[in-house]
Amino acid sequence: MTTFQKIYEVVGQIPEGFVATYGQVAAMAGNPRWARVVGYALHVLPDPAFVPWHRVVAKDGRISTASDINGESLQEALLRSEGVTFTLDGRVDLQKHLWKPVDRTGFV
DNA sequence: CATGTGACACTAA
DNA sequence: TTTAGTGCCACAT
Repeated sequence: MTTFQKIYEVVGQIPEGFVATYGQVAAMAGNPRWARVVGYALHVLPDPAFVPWHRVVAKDGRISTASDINGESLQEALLRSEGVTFTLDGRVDLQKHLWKPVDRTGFV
């Protein structure tokens, strides 16, 4: 089991309509310091279709410009397509769409 | 083996 | 609040 494999595994567990931060994915993959590795993992994705890479955003909900294609953010389009809303700052509304691995139904 | 780079995160100013 | 610096892990050279 390689680090990348764990990362892909975690990212693949992100439910539709939700997003997770690099740090969060890294922490769930095993180490909270793999944030950069997560980004690299998605950067060198062998098969973009088998992991919802677009559901992974920065801690502030911002999307890295490096993921842009011909000037437009494919992530934004995909996330919007899944029902994710964006703020005026161009960030994902983490308040509503931040993935919470904990299934505390009825808490808070 | 050492150095540089990178879809990040945290801390200090 | 924004910018700059540092740490971290994996990969390329």
